[in-house]
Amino acid sequence: MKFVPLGPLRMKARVRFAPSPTGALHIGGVRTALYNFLLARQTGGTMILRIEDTDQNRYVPGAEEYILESLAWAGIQIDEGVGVGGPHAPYRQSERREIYQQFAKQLVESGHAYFAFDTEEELEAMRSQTPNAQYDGSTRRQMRNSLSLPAEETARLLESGSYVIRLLVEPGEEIILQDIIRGEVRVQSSQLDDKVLMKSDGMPTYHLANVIDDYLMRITHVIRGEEWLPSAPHHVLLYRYFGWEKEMPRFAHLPLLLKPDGNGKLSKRDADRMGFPIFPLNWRDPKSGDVSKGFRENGYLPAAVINFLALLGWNPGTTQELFSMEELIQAFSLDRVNKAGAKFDIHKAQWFNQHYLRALPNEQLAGFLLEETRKANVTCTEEKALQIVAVLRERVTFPQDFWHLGQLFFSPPSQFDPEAVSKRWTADSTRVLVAFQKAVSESKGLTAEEAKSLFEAAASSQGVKPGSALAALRIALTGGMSGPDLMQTMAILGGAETASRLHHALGVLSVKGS
RNA sequence: GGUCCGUUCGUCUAGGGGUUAGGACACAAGAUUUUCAUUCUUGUAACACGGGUUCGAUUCCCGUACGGACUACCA
Repeated sequence: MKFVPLGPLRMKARVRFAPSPTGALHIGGVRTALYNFLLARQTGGTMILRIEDTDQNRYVPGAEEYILESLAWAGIQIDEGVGVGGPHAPYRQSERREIYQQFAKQLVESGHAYFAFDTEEELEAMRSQTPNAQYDGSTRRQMRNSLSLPAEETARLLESGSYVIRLLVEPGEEIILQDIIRGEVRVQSSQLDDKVLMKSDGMPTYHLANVIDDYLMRITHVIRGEEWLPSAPHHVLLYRYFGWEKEMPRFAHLPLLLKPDGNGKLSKRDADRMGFPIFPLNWRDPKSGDVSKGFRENGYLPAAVINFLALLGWNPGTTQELFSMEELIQAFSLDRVNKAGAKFDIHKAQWFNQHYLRALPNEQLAGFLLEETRKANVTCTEEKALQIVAVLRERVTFPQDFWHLGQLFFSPPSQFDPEAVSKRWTADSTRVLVAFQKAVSESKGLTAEEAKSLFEAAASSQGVKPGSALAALRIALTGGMSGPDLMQTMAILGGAETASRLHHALGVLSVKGS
């Protein structure tokens, strides 16, 4: 049995997804958002979107809108937060700086934080002096801060210069963190550094802002990536020093998404290298102008991406693999989330996509095809599109496949597969085709059944078995040896076009040996 | 280097002191299909290693190895 302290089962969860607007949202972020959302919906709770934009240097214009649009596309609805509003507004951390300043001050006054004046060079010197050095109980006395400096000096520096506020971590404590996914994690406070809480620009760091906001916004569960696990003890300390330990949210640190081959965190580089997207939507980097492909633009359906992502790190404990959002909300539980990182296997995503795509009605699939024909400036009636998707629907993985696979319905073959021709373009077959061409050219409103009987009649008139001439027919019509049902293909093409293609092929192709 | 986290088929994973270690994707074969694809059936394939504990360990404990995250006035 896993060590999992289960909270009140039907407690309404207040969870937050708290991305930083530093660029496109990573697909791993979408999974984090999804797990948060699932818990919120399952418990009848609240899904909050908070934007953590406390680093002005890394702010990227358009990133926030991108996040909003990505979540909307994925079907992850926000109940409260940026773009929606709510009782704890503002939800953009840059708009909450006074709050953080006030709480930081409180921490200094209660003796749990202090001012530090060290320059970048001084910090670097300290770190390079001793191996594994960090700003903590063993070094802070040698540094320039309100603990080591005389009061007058501190006052003077406070007034004149820039300073940061650091958390005062007392050694000799053991911090015990109960993680829903990992169980108990113990860390000695002597291992922890005096993290910067307030930066010299007056903005808080993640650690401070995160704890204060989670408290003020009454967050019940902090569900975030594993990269936060090492600093979680600092967060626990902050709750303690603020006197909020009873209100501290439960933590769940999610396993990372790993690259498909080798090891390591999944990166955009890997995705590019292996030819799959890593962002939900197309993203245009405002600096370089480079455009990265998104799942949406690559033809992935939201339902497929959600289903795929949900199972990357979580499983229902049954053999069920296909889940709608509604089913996920029912089945999800944090204590069935895995500890180990999951490699990102795009094949599985494709399989899900194929599944969800084929579950759509022809009308919708025809829409995908018509979108492509419009782009290509090719005319296609809705009726024809409907016919085409009907014969192609079992052969597609992505919506755009209808256009690629459906080429033969819009233009005659530009070339003929030489291998196929040399094998199957025989004297017998061509005799059948000649006869068939004649018959089919006169047919109006050709149906598959009619095409079949016409073809069989042509074959028997030449004393040839229909099956043996079929390959030649396919070559003449499509240029190759594979494709959807021929009779249906001819019905879509129509008698005239079928006859014309036969005429052309019979003209250019010669029978081997003759 | 230090701290923390992890390790079941190629991949996602179920399981858990005694199991033929289960499922899915991928892959392969067969059947169906006039072709290809679909569909169906079948198959290949895994408990990182070493010590304990135990009648018995893949499962519990400890090490080792390997991998990862973190180690900023970034989140």
